[in-house]
Amino acid sequence: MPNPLVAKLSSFEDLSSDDARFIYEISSNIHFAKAGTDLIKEGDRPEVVYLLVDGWACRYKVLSDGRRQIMAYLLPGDLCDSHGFILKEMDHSIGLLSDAKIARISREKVLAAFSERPALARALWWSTLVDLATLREWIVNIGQRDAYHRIAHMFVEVWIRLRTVGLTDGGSLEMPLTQAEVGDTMGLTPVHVNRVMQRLRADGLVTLRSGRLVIPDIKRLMDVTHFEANYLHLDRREPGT
Amino acid sequence: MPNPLVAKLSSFEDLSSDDARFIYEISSNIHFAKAGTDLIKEGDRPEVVYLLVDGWACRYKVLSDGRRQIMAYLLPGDLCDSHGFILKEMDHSIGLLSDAKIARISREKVLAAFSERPALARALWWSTLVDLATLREWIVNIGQRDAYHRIAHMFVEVWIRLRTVGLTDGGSLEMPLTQAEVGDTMGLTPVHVNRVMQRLRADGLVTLRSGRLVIPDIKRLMDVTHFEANYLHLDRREPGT
DNA sequence: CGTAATCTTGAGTCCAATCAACCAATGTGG
DNA sequence: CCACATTGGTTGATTGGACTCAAGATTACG
Repeated sequence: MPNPLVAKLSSFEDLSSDDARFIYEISSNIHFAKAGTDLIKEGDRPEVVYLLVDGWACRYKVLSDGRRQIMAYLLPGDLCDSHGFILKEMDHSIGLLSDAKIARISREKVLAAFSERPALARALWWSTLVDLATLREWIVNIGQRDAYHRIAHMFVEVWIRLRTVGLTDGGSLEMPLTQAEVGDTMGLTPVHVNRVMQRLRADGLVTLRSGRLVIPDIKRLMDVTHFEANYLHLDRREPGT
Repeated sequence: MPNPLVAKLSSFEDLSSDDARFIYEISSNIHFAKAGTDLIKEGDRPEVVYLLVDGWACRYKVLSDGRRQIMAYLLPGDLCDSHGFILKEMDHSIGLLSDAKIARISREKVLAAFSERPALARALWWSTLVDLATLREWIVNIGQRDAYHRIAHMFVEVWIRLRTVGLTDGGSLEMPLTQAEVGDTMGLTPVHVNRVMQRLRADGLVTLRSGRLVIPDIKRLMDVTHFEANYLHLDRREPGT
């Protein structure tokens, strides 16, 4: 049974088989949770770290007038706040966008990984820095691109991220999002998302139907969005650094 | 001479006088740089870490069509990529918004801080996590709020951040930004920023003139923006954790 | 003091929001 | 097994916030 966290970290660092085994072991405490429930709520002080093994989750905030903004998608292999215990309380919530399989990891295990396994520590650092870079790119996306390119850009990012954990099938992937959820992510209304999706479909770029996204020509989609993958930092470092 | 990094980290962790002295020492290698120059460019692989001692900088990206998005402000006490050397190359640039005073810190010094000074390591972790939280809040800001509240919200954030490093004078602070730069930050055109600034001024909320922002009534401004400061994580943790 | 940068104003346009239905699929219970 | 409710997707008409273009007023500064 492949472990998505191992797959993800391996894209950056060659993990020893011992490190890989360590990850397998700490992610064996599996739970299941239903779509629509919250893994963590704003104001919580979580005592454990969650690893998303299967399914989709998101970080989000709800404003006083009820509007919601999703700030990040969590995909298989993603950790929820591997250092959350440094802060006093959560400043946002983490909700499940689909039924999900989750591993609970104790704080001690995470600290052990950081202090006793340099390769893992480096890889977890890398993961945090990629999260930072991804948030910055989302700001660019929402701040500068129109709805059409904004949504298309997000689709490319998700495709790349899922591919690194082996969850794409050519240009096809599971995406359990409603158009309303896409809207909450991109700062758009569901109605407008709908119209844009129709244009993307008509242009032969993507179709999203019953939880599956199909990208007939990923190269063309990347051209349309001027996608620069550098912010995902998937290229290995040079040796010796 | 107060050190803004010490001030910033002290807001989270009680630093020993020895830790404080260590920061003083590693930030003694001071340089001066002119407004408009880049500290780091996209594609660079920086070998040192920069500490902004005085002045303003920003993280930004330029799109293929020339539009620019600023994703973060760097204020006195902020470090540029204290772990940048984990990644292969910069995915964005850091430019100076004002003349600035900068300390260059070698990679070794930073690593030493992480490995030999637990309190400092924790404080630097905290700083990174606050950067993450701030990026998330900017996504909410740009994604959900209209221009008026968006700009006002950003002003409150800057006021709080500068206050923690002792650089506010009541409701007044130095803000060396043009309206065009505010626009690049908030995903707005300079023309629209101008009109919004006039409304903010007319409403008695803020005035920005010749590099100085004046907030007559910070409480009222926070009410208007529904400002929730939790994402800045300025409250001390409970003891014993 | 003159030039460039910044700020300001006005008119017209457009992208996306709003409001309000309607349709299609799904699923559930009687 | 079908009536009906719910959710998600679609459509149309209208409104509005922000952009564009273009020019003029101010301010900063060498």
